[in-house]
Amino acid sequence: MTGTLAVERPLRDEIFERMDELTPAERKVARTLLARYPAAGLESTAALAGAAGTSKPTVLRLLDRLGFGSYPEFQDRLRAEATRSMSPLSRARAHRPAPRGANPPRAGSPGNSVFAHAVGHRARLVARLPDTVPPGEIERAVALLAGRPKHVVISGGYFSRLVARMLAMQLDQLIPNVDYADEPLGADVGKYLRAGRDSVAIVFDLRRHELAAKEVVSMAKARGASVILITDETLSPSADEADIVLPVALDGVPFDSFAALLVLAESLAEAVFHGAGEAAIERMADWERSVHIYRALHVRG
Amino acid sequence: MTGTLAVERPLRDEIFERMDELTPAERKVARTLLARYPAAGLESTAALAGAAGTSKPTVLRLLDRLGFGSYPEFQDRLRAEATRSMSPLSRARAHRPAPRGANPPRAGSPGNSVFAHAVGHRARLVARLPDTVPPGEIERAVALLAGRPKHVVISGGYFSRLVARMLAMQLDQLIPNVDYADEPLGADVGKYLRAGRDSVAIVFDLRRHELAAKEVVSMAKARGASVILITDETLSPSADEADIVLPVALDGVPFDSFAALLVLAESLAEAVFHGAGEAAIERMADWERSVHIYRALHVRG
DNA sequence: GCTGTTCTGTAACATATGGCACATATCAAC
DNA sequence: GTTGATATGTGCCATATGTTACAGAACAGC
Repeated sequence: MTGTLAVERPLRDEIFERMDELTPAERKVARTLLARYPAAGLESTAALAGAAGTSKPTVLRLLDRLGFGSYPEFQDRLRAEATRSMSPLSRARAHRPAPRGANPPRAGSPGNSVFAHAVGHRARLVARLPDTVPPGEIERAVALLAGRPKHVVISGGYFSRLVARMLAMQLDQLIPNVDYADEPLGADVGKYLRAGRDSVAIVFDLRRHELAAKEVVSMAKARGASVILITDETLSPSADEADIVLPVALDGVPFDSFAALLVLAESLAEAVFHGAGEAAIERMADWERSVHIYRALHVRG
Repeated sequence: MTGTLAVERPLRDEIFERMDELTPAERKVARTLLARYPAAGLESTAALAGAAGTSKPTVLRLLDRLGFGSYPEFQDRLRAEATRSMSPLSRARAHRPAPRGANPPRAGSPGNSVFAHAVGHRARLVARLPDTVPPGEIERAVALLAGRPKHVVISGGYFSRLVARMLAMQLDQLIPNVDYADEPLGADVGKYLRAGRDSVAIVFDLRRHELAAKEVVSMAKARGASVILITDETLSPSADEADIVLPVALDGVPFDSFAALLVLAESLAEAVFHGAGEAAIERMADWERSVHIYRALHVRG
């Protein structure tokens, strides 16, 4: 008759899906909420607002939009979920053996079973990608890049620069004026100084968040550019300055993996290709011709 | 590289065990805490005391006995546990169903469905990896690299060089004398001339098989080095000269993907890490220290 | 009985909290 | 530009919060 019919859907999922109907500042709150769920929401409004880089009223407005009458009411919901997720039942489920038995650990091949494990783990990271990247954020990123920006500049951190470079190479085949800045604060600073109101900056900042990333993001924002930040699930400190944040899962034992990161970059490029239409196809054709020239010059038969 | 060593024991367990050293009123608090864990502890002291039928100071005394300096400190711990128990990882383990349609391709989101498609395709490429790479070949490759070769040299083609470089960076953290040759037939030819009977050459050669790759492989073989060739399923022309061939699936529409390639490289490195044992761990520690020095020099606070 | 100890709740206080009105900033359309 | 409309932050207030000091209750040993 009364109360709680069935099991409520996690609030996290609703926030995740409704990301795109939020205002920019509200989105920042939503992001920190998802990044540190549910802890961030169980702190005070001031703490949450501070972590998100906004103000208390913004937090309250977000909750209002989500249909909560007050902050305590919102916290009640979170507490209920937390309790449910720590119930003996869910606990038992969590300790289950192997969720996805992709590769039966073939007996008698020690080196290979480690390899199989590693591959399986990475396959899972990639499979989880659609759950870590809010759909609305991707759409906005694609729209931005396919909307004929005057200029795009891309850079990464110590390791991630390689993926950054790959994305740059792919986008360069699709749209004009794509720069890759290997040393955004050094030799390549000019590529950022070139940025203006119609520019898009894509910054990778993973794990041990490098101070440099924050500086780069600030620099781009200061010049009026839109910033797309690609980071891990714990959110880079630059997150509150960026316009669009694309979080991706990296975690692994003993090593982190760039698998999902690469897939994100590639798929983003593919979506931009579809979004840019005719222009992209034409540009690709040009590109193809240039490669032939390059090869003719360098790869002498 | 991953952090968080050892998972803390749930606070609930400690409370449960130490029940008998509590005073009667404290025990009442402990009971309601366990009955509604962790929600009860995430409310206010007054609420918790009320639910337990005691007073606020009793709550505080209990926490004091458990070693918490303040109520907020206690709540921090609780929030941390809740967050951990709802982490994407435990979450993925919890609901088993949904093979992989996690995000229904929301109507009216054109850019995103293309993206979702691209991600799905790449996830499949990665999943197929164990079927494209013969297990025996992997084992031999791992054995070769973990068997203390005198020297390892790695190179790739026009695009694949980025993955080659990644593999080089990873292996460099695990074993000594790893070279990355960006232009194996040009400026970096010396790195191949260095090769000898105890060397291992890893060569990437994908798709439009570049003539250069064949030359590089021949050069390495001529000097007595073992050659590991990483190529696509159609097999590079260099395949018959190489000692070990690791084929990987790339094909996609409209673009090829390096997802499986990257996963292969990363997983290979991980297997080598396990295979190399003590030595690899020690080297990683050295590496870590160097990185700190690098960062201290370059990332001025 | 009384005495010393341990346990527990009441009262009071400084502070942090959620909430709100209002001013400013931002942005799109003209 | 100028104008509307929307989005966002600041300052303020009533209140609830965590914390402490203190007084009474419960209970042991004698």
